[in-house]
Amino acid sequence: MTCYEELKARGLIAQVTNEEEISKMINEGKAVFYIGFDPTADSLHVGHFMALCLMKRLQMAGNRPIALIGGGTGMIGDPSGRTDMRSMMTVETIQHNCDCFKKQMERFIEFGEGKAMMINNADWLMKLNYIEVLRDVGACFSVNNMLRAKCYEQRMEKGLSFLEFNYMIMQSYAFYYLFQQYGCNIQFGGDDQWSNMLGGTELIRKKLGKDAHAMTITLLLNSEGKKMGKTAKGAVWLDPNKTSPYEFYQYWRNVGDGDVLKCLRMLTFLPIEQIDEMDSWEGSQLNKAKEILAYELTALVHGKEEADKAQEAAKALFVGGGDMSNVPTTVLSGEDFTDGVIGILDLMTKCKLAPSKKEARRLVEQGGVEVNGEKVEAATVTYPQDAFAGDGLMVKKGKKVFHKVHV
RNA sequence: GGAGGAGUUCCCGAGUGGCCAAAGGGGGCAGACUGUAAAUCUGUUGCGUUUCGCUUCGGUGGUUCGAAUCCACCCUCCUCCA
Repeated sequence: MTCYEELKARGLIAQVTNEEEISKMINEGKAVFYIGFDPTADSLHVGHFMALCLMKRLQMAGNRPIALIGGGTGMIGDPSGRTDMRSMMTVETIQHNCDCFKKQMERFIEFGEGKAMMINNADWLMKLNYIEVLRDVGACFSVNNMLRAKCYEQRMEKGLSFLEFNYMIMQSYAFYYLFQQYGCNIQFGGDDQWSNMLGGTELIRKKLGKDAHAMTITLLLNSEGKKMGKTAKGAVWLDPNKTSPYEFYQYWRNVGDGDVLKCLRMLTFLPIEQIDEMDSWEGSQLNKAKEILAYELTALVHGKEEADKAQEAAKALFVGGGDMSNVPTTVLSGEDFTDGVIGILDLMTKCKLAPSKKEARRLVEQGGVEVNGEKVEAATVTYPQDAFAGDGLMVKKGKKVFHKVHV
């Protein structure tokens, strides 16, 4: 199976400008491609991870990746598919985020001489002269066409600032620049980037009379059509300090039945034949597939060791027995006790199992809290300090949230 | 610049002097059922030392015994005109 066929079989490809040429270039290892990452947060998330995987796959097939960090475009903020304007970030924040991105990317992709390149578009975008850009590049864009782009659709109702309107031009310019400087001939990106990416290929055609290509990656949506990698609390981050390996593992362990196979195909490096075999699995057998998914992804993102730990912890908690040492834990100090005891409500807020005592009380009253396997019957229950000695106590909120506490 | 309209709790959205910690929906959380899934049903969803108290309806002042609701000024957003 060729590289392009595999991408297709995994369902990674959403749109392409010219399938024939792109597949030829990729399969022959002749592509110099870039993917842009705007530093909107201090960690990459699952969406970025897909892009990194794609880079890796293509790199393995002999193509040259460029990871473009959007230090310059991040100053503007991409309005594509958004209903509100992004809050403007300070220069310091952007720089900090860029640094964080860089560190995380280095774990996935090999950079260096003859390997992948990492470039920050701030290097040239920040130096641009307004009038020059307007005359040089601005003349190539039709406002009429831009306004028709569907990435602005939602914003045409609520309002689109001139600042954000320029995002497409900056991104297009970046492609134009990379094409000239590095011979970059393909741009990859999320499916929401399609309009911006076409802007780049158009610009290259108009300015240089040459062809460049664009290909978008399918957005990872669940069976309800919502973006995956998001929880009520926010994104699932790749940074272990923002989303612990255990939480990360649990997120994938809990995906819906209808989404497991898709996730395996799109996110893991398991051979596609092996995944196809799992396609026939049904019902509770899918739990096995979810375990594989969770393990594989955790191993890719956090390393094998962390994946083992997360799996071990999950088994210990849900199946029973096993090693409890990797379960999320809070350590209490003497100050947390009054008169040598701590109440269940305080205990739960300390462990962040509940944001307020009120909420903790509700949970107890609704029968949603267990300590060491026994249901907590009243909100007034207290625990003496010495109960937390040694292995400590295991607090369970609801069915799936476990937390170990000791002194 | 001119004329109108809007800002309510996590989100959408009702409420136009006391009956308002504020309808309804979404989302979240918990319970039941299950497979650590989905669907469904039930409860819950500002905070606290909980028959009570405190803080909250864009901001700041004011009127009133009493304000999300009335008045003044300010801020933000939208629509139409220029």
